[in-house]
Amino acid sequence: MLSSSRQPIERAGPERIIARLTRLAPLTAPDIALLRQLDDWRHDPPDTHLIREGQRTTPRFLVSGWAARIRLLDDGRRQVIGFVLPGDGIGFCRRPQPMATCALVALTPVQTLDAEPVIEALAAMPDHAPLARAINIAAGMDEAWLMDQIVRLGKLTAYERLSHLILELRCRLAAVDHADDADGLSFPPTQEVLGDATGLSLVHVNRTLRQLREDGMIGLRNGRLKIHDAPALAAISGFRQPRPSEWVGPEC
Amino acid sequence: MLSSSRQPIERAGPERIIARLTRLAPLTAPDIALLRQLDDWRHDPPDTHLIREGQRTTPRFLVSGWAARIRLLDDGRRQVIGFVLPGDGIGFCRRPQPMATCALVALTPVQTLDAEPVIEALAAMPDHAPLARAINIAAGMDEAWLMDQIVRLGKLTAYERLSHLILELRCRLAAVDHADDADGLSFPPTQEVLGDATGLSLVHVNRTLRQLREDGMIGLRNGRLKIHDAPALAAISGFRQPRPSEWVGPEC
DNA sequence: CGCTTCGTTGAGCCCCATCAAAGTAGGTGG
DNA sequence: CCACCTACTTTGATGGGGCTCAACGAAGCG
Repeated sequence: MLSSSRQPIERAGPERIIARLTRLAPLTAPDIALLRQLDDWRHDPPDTHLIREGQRTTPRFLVSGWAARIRLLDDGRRQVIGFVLPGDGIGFCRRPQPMATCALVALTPVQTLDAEPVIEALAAMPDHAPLARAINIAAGMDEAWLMDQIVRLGKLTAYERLSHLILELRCRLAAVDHADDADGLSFPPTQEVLGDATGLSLVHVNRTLRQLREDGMIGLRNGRLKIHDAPALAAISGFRQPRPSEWVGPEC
Repeated sequence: MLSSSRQPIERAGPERIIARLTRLAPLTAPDIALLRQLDDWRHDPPDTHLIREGQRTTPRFLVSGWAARIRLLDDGRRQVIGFVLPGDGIGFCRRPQPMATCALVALTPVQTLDAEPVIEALAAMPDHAPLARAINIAAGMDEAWLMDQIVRLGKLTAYERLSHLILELRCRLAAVDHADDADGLSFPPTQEVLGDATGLSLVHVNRTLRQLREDGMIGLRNGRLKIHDAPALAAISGFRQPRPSEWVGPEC
């Protein structure tokens, strides 16, 4: 098992997708109608390989649950390229025969929604300009998160890496209204997954998280994360909100 | 200085761009005519910041020389996100107001060519389908190289990282006819740059390169690299050619 | 109530960072 | 043509951050 499955399956419709995209570029009525018409759902349990490397992809939205883009090495080592969170697109790509450049694994039970009609509509008629714009901005943000991942792995210490990653995830979850309230926020990845994401060993992830806890930065128990001192975490890790202010909602 | 500038400035026209793209998707006569009409050149010396982070970008081709996409940390630390080689696109982006997600620095004298007319032509008329396809494939490859960079930094040892990076660069250079012949190939990055790219210290890059040399894997002197045992390097580092065979030319 | 998965903690060590200094090669000006 | 400077490369010594091995605790589940 890659992840604990103690989170309840969360019910959500395309409204979350709409909420997120409209924050990136205000959608028009036809855009929203188009998104509401989507109805090809899939539900997959944790550890499902949603996409395999080199396989053809088809565009979908992740509506609820967490997934991870991973690359497998010959000897079984595994690198998490990045996390895919509710509201994110999967396999959006303008190439005619899109091949997955990495695998996608469900970390929790996930709900996904076929987005093929959206892509077709965008290709066919240009009167969905705001929607196209929102999707393009989201793609740009994804690329920026990839670069953040490179900086984490290349230049940050263990303590900084985890601080930085936690802030990224909080920021991205806030953009889909998973604010971290009094209860904290749902944080499903296991320490093994965090290790594969940060290039650290499971053991060292554990020690570093304990350190963050003892320093009063975070609280983490039973898959719930509470961020106590975000400014300190940002100062430690150098995390900055994505720069172009147009990319993000106010609460990021 | 980030780089030695001992390489002669190499003269090349759009033919290199055409050669590369036509290998990705056979271009048609109008495609080629369009590329040959490009004539807005720029020549920049080493260490020029071709793009700054957060700045608006305009699409260009890198025709000759090497550049690096970098991210700067507050404390002056620097991470090389990836290398930009002859034939690569710069700032190709379908967003309406593309902002650079990282800076771009020239490692050698570079020649670039404005690609705005290409983007406009693709947007205006769909009869440049092969060209659009080639550019999309190139973009997909760029994303795949980013993931390779993540795997290098996250999961490989110093010895493996340098082996892997060297093979990637050879592969990409081969795609623009910079084969490594008897003389080896031009390899301008300094050990400092290699360190910033691989997440290693300058000193350790030096030691690891010596190791590779002593093991008979490579020869590297005065900015020329000779790869003696590519299969061994591939076995060590797990490097694989980009998987979809359609992505690459035969000599990659 | 045993099994499985995840989290936690300790001991030892190695890879690689850091500090320091010397060697080499190109470029420039007297 | 030599002296000097700068940028890059090379090598040594030392220490620390993080890995590995090992084992135990905790929690969910059938």
